[in-house]
Amino acid sequence: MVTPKRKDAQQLTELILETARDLFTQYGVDTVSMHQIAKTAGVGQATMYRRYAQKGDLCLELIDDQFNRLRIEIEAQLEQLDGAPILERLISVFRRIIMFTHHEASLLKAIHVSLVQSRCLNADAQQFFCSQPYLYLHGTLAGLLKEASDAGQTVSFDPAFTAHIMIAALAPHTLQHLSDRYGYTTDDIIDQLIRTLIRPLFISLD
Amino acid sequence: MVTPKRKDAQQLTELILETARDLFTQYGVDTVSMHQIAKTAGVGQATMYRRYAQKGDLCLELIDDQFNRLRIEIEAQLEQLDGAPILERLISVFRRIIMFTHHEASLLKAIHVSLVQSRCLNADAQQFFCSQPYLYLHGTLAGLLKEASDAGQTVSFDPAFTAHIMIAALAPHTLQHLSDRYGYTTDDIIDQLIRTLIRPLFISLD
DNA sequence: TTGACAAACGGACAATTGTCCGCTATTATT
DNA sequence: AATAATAGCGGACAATTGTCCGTTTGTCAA
Repeated sequence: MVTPKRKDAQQLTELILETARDLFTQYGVDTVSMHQIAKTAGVGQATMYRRYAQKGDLCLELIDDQFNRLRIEIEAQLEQLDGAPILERLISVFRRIIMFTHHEASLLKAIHVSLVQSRCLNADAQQFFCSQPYLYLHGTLAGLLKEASDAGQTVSFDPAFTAHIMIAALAPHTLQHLSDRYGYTTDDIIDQLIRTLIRPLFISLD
Repeated sequence: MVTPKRKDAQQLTELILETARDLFTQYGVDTVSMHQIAKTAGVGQATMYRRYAQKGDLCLELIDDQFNRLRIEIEAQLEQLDGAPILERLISVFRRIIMFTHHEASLLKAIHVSLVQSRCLNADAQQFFCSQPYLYLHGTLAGLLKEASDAGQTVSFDPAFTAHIMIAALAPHTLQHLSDRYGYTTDDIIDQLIRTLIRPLFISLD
């Protein structure tokens, strides 16, 4: 059978992504419209929507590189801390995640709003919770929490449930509000979050 | 000076609210459009937008009664528990808030998405965090947390900060995901949240 | 080459959100 | 009562999101 592919398909994808990146940088993620991206890139609406059904999908693609870097860092750190106390490893990973969330706040906000709305017809599954980044972060956190729980060093809790809650607590809107409105620095936020969400789970060994 | 008021202004407001309530009940909050509400109510677009600039504002108004009831319940409960240990009061309030959030999930989701987007020009202030319900919940939680902290019964943390984080952790999307996808009941969710977010803050007095 | 066929482009179109402006209704003033 | 003045109604209009369909592009077979 025939399996035709446009030879410029991949180039169009990159053109769209590059245009979006530029426009986002210049005007801010919120104010740039899908139409504007297509028009600027010189492609049809459908050509873009066929690749990215929503702005959130496009943002996910744009953040993909950063996210892979985060993944690699987390894995390197876990390898380096192999054998260290679970509390220390958990804090290390948590810190990285918060830094990433706070740093990529504008893209993450757009992703969150877009994918949580689920205006698509398959409203049965919340796309946000099925996205690869969410699943990876949840899996990693839940794994560490389970290890701590199994080791008997913590109070009794459900690791998977708690991982969901922790990610919810890191909502980019909230973190941004805390820094914009109250002036908390990233380090303040990291410190307080660890102090509030992580350490108290561990039974003090005094 | 002249201060003319249409005598039917209040009636129109109630007509809009009633129409919205009916349509939301019948078709679901997500699928009903502002245009549809105006058309069904038989009023112009601007007549509705002048009252409620976004769907989130309309939802806020619709939930207002329920929210006032929550407030009264919380205050009654705090009065009744006057003198009880702070941990007990905190858990009691927290439980009420979670029940409310889970029960009103569909309206709260719409409010959250709408007010967090802040497509309005005054994007300087996140409307969601300035809404009366948010401020009340935050104030109440922060007050109780501060009391616990001052009494020296807890680990060291910032009450206001922690109250923000706790509310973020109760994001309706997340709670709904937990019940839809994993089958947690409201009671499961309440139990786990208290176990994860509240109790660990308190130093065990053994 | 040439013809057939499908993947995929692009612009037109529909739906929703949000704004603007001419007109109506109401009330204070005379 | 008649008039003036303005709050506020309502529909038309603009912008954005998302879809559909006629047309183009490239591959395979003869």
